[in-house]
Amino acid sequence: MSSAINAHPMQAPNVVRASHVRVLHKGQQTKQAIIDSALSLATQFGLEGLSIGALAEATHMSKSGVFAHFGSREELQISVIREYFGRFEQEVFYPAMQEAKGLPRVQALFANWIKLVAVEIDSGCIFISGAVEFDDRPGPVRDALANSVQTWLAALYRAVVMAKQHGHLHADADEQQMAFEIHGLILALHYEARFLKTPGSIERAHKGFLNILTRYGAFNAPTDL
Amino acid sequence: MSSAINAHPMQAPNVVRASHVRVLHKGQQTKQAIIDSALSLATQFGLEGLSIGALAEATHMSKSGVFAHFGSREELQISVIREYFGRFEQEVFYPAMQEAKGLPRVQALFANWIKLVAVEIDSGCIFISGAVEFDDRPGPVRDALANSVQTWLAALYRAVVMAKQHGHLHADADEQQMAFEIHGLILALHYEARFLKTPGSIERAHKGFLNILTRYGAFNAPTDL
DNA sequence: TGGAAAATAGCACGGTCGTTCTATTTGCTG
DNA sequence: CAGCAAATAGAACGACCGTGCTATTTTCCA
Repeated sequence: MSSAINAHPMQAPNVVRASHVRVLHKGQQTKQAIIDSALSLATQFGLEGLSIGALAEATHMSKSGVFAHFGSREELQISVIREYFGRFEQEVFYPAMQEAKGLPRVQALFANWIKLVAVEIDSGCIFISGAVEFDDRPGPVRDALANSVQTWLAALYRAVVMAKQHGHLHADADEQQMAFEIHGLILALHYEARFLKTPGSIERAHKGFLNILTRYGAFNAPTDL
Repeated sequence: MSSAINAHPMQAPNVVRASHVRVLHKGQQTKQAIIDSALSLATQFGLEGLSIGALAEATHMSKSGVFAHFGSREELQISVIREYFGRFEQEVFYPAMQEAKGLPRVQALFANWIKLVAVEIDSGCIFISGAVEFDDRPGPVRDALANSVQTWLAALYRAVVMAKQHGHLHADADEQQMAFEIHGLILALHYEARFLKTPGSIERAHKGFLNILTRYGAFNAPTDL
């Protein structure tokens, strides 16, 4: 029931993933298949663009057959968010946790993040598209989405705090500020590469990250601690 | 037919604005009223969330009465984009053009931009929400939106280039890179303030801008030229 | 292997959507 | 003021939406 890997949970509710493969009955299998398909639809057309009819067609099922697994469209959307969060954990968070605390881990988090967004230039990112779809629409879907994003940003923030604690950053570095600026780079990358199709955006995001590290003292001798 | 103020056109098609007020017949008046209402609906619910039925109700008209002014929903959406672009020009671009070329103008552009986005924390920004709605949806609406944004970003870029030419920035400053990072700050502000409701985001965006200016040498003695 | 339970299909409902067609009303001008 | 044109309304269309209800099929276990 808890987050997938107990060593370093990103600290948010997560769904049971396919462990002990044959324990799942038929229903759970097809439900997972539906969620997979729903996620790929949602990344392309947004969570609001995800319709049960289209999903039924994509999975070669009837509308009601799909619907029965979730009970409501909102629950379907929430399932998609949970699935995306889990994949985000697997591809971005956990691998970076293998790096040493401090600057290496911060760098790994950003590198993995940017790697994921680079792939999503073609497919879309639910954390970004969902934010503008639900920024004015209260409810459980918005809550699930905001919680997921907050959990991830908090994890990034913690890594920055540790980098400063290890003397890898200036002693007066503002960790919230640094996380904010990093977030901006990712958003600019997604915007300019995916929407405007500006070439060279990935390199600019990387360059911007180096600028931020420099600004916060990552490439000077550790000043204290 | 061309952009509102001939002194410094932002270089994109724009709509005739209310000049010679009484030249407009009744139809043009109500059309403008419809567009105004449509813009406020679109900022809140997105360009895709803008429906003719809701718009008719908001303007106390019949659906067909509204529809007749545009001929299609796409044309309505494009009209909204043009209207937003015009307001963006008025509130962000033109006032900053009164500042001296170079760093002062760049600072004014950013200050006005952030001032607008600060207001839009409550209402929403079409340039941002529209980007994720239409990043995968080709067509005239996407084209109009992308053109508007490109025009604005190009104007920002030109201001940065001039700042460097005037020796207000390091001689080796990468103007595209700087514009990219500034764009990121605005996007992070919109995301964190509007969606996550993180307090202090406006201050962080301002602080981030100062960091960028420092990084690109705005606060050193002009090195050359 | 039979029979309960779970999974899926089929169909219909009320609602909203963009759009079209045809009246009716309004505004402008000769 | 008449009359024409522009502006607006009204009703209907086909399509898609989420959801509920009732069969039918499939799966699993005693």
